[in-house]
Amino acid sequence: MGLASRSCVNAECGATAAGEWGKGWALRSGGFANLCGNCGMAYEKFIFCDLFHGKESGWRECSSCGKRLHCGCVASRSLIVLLDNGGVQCVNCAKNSDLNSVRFSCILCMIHAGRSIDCKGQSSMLLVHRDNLNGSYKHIKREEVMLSVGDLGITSFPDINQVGNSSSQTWRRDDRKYVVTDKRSFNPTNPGCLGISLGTSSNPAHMADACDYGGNSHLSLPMSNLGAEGREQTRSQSALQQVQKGQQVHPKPLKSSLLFGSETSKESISNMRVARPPGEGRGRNHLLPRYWPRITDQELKQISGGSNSTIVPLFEKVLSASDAGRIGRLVLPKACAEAYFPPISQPEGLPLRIQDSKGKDWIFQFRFWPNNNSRMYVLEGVTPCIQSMQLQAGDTVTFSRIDPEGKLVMGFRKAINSVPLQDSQISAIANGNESFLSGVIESLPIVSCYSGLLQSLEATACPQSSGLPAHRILADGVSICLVSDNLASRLIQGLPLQPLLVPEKKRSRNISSKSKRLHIDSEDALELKLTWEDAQDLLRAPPNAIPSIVVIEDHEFEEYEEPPVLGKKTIFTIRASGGNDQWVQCDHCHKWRRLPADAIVLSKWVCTDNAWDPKRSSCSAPDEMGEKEIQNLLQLNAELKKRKLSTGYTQPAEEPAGLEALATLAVLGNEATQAALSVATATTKHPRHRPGCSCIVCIQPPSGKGPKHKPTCTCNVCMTVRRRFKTLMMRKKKRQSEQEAGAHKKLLSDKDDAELGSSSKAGGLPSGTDPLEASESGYNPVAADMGTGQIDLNCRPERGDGGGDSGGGGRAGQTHMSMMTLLKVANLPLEMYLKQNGLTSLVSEQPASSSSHAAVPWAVAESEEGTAEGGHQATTTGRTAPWPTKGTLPWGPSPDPPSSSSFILGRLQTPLRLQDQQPSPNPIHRPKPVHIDARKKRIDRLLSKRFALFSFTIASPSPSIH
DNA sequence: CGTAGGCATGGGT
DNA sequence: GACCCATGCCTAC
Repeated sequence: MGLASRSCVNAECGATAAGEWGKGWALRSGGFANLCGNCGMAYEKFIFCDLFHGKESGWRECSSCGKRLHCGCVASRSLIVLLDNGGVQCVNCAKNSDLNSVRFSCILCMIHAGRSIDCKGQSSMLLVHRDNLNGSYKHIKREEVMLSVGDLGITSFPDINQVGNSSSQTWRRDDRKYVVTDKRSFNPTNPGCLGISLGTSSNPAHMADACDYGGNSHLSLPMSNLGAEGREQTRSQSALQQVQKGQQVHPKPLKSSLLFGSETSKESISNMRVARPPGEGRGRNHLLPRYWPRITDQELKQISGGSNSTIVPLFEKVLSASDAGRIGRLVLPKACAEAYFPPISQPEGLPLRIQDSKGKDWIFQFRFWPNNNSRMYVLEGVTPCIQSMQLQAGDTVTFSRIDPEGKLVMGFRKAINSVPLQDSQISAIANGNESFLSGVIESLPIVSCYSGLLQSLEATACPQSSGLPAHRILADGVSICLVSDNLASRLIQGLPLQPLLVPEKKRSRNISSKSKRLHIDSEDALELKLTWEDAQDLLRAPPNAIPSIVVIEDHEFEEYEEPPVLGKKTIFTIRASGGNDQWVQCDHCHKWRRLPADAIVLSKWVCTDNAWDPKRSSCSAPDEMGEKEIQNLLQLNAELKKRKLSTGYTQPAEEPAGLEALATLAVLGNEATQAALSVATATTKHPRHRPGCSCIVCIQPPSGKGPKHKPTCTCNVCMTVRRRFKTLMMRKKKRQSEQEAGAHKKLLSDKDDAELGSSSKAGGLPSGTDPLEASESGYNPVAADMGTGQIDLNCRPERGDGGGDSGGGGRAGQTHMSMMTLLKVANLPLEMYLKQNGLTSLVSEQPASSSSHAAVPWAVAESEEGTAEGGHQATTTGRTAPWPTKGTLPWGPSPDPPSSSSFILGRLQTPLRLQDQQPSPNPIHRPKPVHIDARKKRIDRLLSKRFALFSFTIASPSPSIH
């Protein structure tokens, strides 16, 4: 504690010292007086009441000379010297006085070492304090108590002259019983007990600790039970910040009657959640306020179980994900561990018996890990206890001590609103249930991690009421992935969606910033799959969003400035003619309306939003489908979904397509059966042709049987191809300019990539190189294919197919592909493509556990279409859902080939604002250099840990073509 | 391959 | 810049 410099009161000495313990002034053992470091003369009594400086109450006057003296705080030069005989000496007149003749204003100033103050004859003016340590009673003057509690901002202390009972420890007012006691005699079982702690311990060490507490005068009063909350609540924000910064604060004796005053006199204190300055302990002065126990008297009572033991709240901690996780390690705040738990010198630590609130004893291993020349303390083996208390991340555990036994007890406090969400609630989110969403929104904290999704949800659920720009979601670099993950994890884990009770910053610190790292392990992930998939079905690219493309580890990501929006569940069907439709239900009339397959449907959709069909842009318009058809559709759709889920996301490729076709049939009736069947059959054989998908490949008739397109054709396919081509060229130009700027950098980068992949990269093409870009460096898949009469519409840089013809032969000048060529290739059936490229199976060379099994050409094509359309569509099977397919993971930057568009909802290691990912280009020939095994392993681990969450099989057909 | 233990890392304060 | 601590990550089992 930094004390003001002062001089020894011994005139002969006159030494001036800095006033720090051990630096001129010593704490006299056995007492509370300071000793001059020079002459050893006892100086003042201690004193931390400088908070009362300058206030009337901070002065006392000598009964002899009448001079008003300072209360005796250290900063003061005017002191009363407490004499050994119990008297005091005025440093002004040097006259000795009887202790009681001095009007003390500060309770602390009158604490006399090891001595009880005789109160006889003055009982009406005194409150009784019983020192539990020695059983003595100390009568404390009312105004002194007032001053003490004045530290809490309390000035309206009840008039004990009217209601007090000096012969007792307690007194009453307004039918409430008050007890003046220190924390050692605090008895939580005493109803209405206020537990006023006056810091009147006769334990020098105790008081020394108190003196030393943080150097904060306001904290130096060890009024552990009457708390900081009162102070914090009545203190200005700036003062609070000062407190948090450990700066000295001179609290104003606020008029608050928070605890005692009339306004709240009817209100029991026992339920107040107060942050109690920590109890005594080694180094407790360093405890951060966040660890201060905010235990209520009620909880203390619960812990004490009705016994007469004294409960000393020690500290508390909000459980992190890892604390509450299955590892069973509860990280203890270092300062807390060192202050309140037994000292340990070996990392192995020692077993610690801790009682839970139910009275059950647990034995944890209290140990530490060396960490950066420091220690990290943990309690091991807490899982059973945590589970028994049904605690989750975000809940709080409190540690207290039962005195005098010194037994440790562990209480807990569930986070507010910590009611695990039911499946239905989670589904409600996934389904965009407005009322539920708004509930969620209300309960969501406005913190960075949630705000984005919050706004997104809000904007989607209640677009008309959303006043917040959704793009703020990314304002601080927190990605969609993060946001989604956070919400998802909390939903899944049943974590509380913190209400707006705590200041944002605090919540952010305690929950959100940490929850960024909330971990979902595999089991949770499984659970999440079922629900989050639903949610993913609903995500749509923001309308008119123009993504920028980033390539990471050969995977392309489209980075959107805007977050995805939640869409509405729709059902896709195929018309007999081969066209695709999308069916959406009006929120008002509940009629199903047919929309174009590529229409983006927001979560709230009504008939009047039907811009595509004016005839049915009103709820009064009749249904297009008959009731029976609708029911069939819904039933089959549900069945499809059910089967899909039950197959664990790895269902055979045929299933969804087949079922969907069935659904289509059901809708379209017998008339269309034949045609639809053919589609379904074809789809089964050709995974790239998927009903509902409007990608460049899937929108065509399968097997290349469709009509040939003229150069001037404006059909969907041709238009898409044109857009695609245009996009390619634009990107190429952009890239060229970028390349010229950073040729050197890229050289290094390519070198690195080449090192990673060169060993088996047939064409020696740097990973992720754009085909067009590659053409300039000697590789042009288009040209290569043209050489054999085909073009790879899904041309990917790393194709490096078995023919090895994609090697570095100069093919400059062939970078431009004609529209007709594109169309031609687009019409090529996949089998032909494979055959012509010497491939017989897409899976034959691909490990079953490959992290890129979905990276089949059709998927690429689909993604590219997504880009071209600038949006996404979701089917009820999620097969064209805009997010990564299983097993793709961004990893390290690399050049930038053409794009795809799909949102990533997984967690990224780095907060990249990447929401788009493309399947790895042609995984068949993807090199597997030995020296990147570790990297791959890491990727796989990440995949299993993270993307498992979202790794449902988007592209339902597994790449199996036989 | 999964899990647990122990240390390392890095964001936050 | 130092420290804390949540969690990553490696290794052994």
